[in-house]
Amino acid sequence: MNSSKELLKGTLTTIILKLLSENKRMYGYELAQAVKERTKGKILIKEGSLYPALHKLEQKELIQCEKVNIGKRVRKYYHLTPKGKTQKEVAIDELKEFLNTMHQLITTQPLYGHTQ
Amino acid sequence: MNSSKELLKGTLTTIILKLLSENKRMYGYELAQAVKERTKGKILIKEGSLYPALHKLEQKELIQCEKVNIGKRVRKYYHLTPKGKTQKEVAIDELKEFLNTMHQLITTQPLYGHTQ
DNA sequence: ATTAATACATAGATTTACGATGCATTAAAA
DNA sequence: TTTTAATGCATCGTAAATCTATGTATTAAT
Repeated sequence: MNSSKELLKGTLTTIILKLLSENKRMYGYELAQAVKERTKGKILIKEGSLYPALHKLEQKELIQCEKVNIGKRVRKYYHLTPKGKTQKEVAIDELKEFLNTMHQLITTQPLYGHTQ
Repeated sequence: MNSSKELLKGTLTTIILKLLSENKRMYGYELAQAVKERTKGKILIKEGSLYPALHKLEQKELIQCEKVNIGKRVRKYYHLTPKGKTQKEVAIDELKEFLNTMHQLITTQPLYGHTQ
């Protein structure tokens, strides 16, 4: 029942789109670090999740990448496509609504409810 | 990218535990209806998810059931065990923290960030 | 010289919820 | 009264998402 793992499902691509909308170009490792820092280590995106997710977003043409040589390494910088920018708005709106709904569900008492 | 489906992952058992902590005994169909009403139809728990989830919680001894005859039907009322009450607190705390973290992540701009 | 961090990638396992389907009772509508 | 909808339980197979483990290679730090 290690929730933080399960809770993350469905949010990863939205997080990626959001970060790319802010920074306009980022590479995989950078994305993972950004999430780690901004959530104070509460959300850790693993490589096994991140790279497949990026490839899937690329296939869907929501993001594009450009390879940049850094010394002998090749870094893959990703940026949002126009389609990706639109999808980012949709995804963020959905996520916000979900967070609100879930928040109400777990905080609100029903009118006829009795907390024993 | 039908999010509401994926976003729900990891939250179902927590929702069940929460509702049972409020109402002290509920049956499956009642749980589904309660979620539907309290979320204004935004979250719909399907039977294919609900009953397996209930059975899993029962196996883990977080909930118990008592069968009650309603006419010729047998209704299965579930209630939290002491273990379930403890777990409910843990799960709710985790979910709240997750919601907060996620909210910050998708609303906050990083200090050095540039929204194009 | 060795370790840690950076940077990419994939295969297989696990988990979760859903769709489809089935059975049976009961209330409402036609 | 017949039919439809709602109530109430259940399971099987599927799809989707993430993780673990593993692999390769470069670079910085110790």
